[in-house]
Amino acid sequence: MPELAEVEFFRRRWAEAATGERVVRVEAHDRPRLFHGVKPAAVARALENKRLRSSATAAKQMLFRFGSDAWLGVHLGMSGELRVEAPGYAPGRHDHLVVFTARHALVFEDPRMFGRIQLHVGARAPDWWTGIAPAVLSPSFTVAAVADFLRRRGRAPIKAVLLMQERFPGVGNWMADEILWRAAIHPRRPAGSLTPAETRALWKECRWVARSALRVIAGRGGRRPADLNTGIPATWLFHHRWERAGRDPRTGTPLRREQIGGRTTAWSPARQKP
DNA sequence: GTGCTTGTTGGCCA
DNA sequence: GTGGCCAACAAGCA
Repeated sequence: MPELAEVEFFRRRWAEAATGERVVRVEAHDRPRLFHGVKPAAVARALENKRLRSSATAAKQMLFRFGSDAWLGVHLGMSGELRVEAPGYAPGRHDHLVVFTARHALVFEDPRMFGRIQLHVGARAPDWWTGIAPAVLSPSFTVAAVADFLRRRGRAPIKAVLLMQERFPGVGNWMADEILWRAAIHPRRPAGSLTPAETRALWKECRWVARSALRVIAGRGGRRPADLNTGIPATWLFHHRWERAGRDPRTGTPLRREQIGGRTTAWSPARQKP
């Protein structure tokens, strides 16, 4: 589920509830798939008795700093969520990591287990974190950098290229479709075939969608995830792309859906020509 | 039962 | 070495 703005939404839930609070206990399922290179018991040992000091989001990753030296990396995969429960909470089947403070239970839930938990102990943030590509909203995300990347990935469909985290960190399936629809670019166009004007439009819409999604999704406080996307206006492709017989909210014409770049892709043939 | 699903990775091939 | 494609991972839902 989670892309850039949803990830930020989930980070804020934990952060707003428990920043400054001390960890009293950690419960973790033994799921090697989720806990990359670390035993759940080691995570517990590293976090216990430390305060949640700060946190940050980059691409689809989150990093929570406990005390001065324990860093918890969280990736939500397809079906992961972060929740906040009461301190007496009894973890359910899919609650693979629960961090208890005196006042809260911070829950990592992931039914499909495509997510990832990482632990790093040290004075500085881990390499995998500092190596994440510069954000779409950062100054180094320039038209020139995008153009260069499209040239190198010239033969791949632009839809597949937008999903590459090394250049478009945080962009996932729905954001990619939204960006292409706004830029009026057909998802199957080879990345190298975009004109300079189209490349600029793509760059601009990447930034617009990222900024707007952060505003309407992440800026919603600790509401239920079911309400997560209700802040997105009906004028976005977002609300129509999975509808049976969905229609382009601008033209009223039918949308199409096909597998492109291995992912189901929705686009508006009236706006996005091959 | 069937056929999907807002993600990532590794293996294969050109 | 580089780039592109695809299956696999697992659970739930219609």
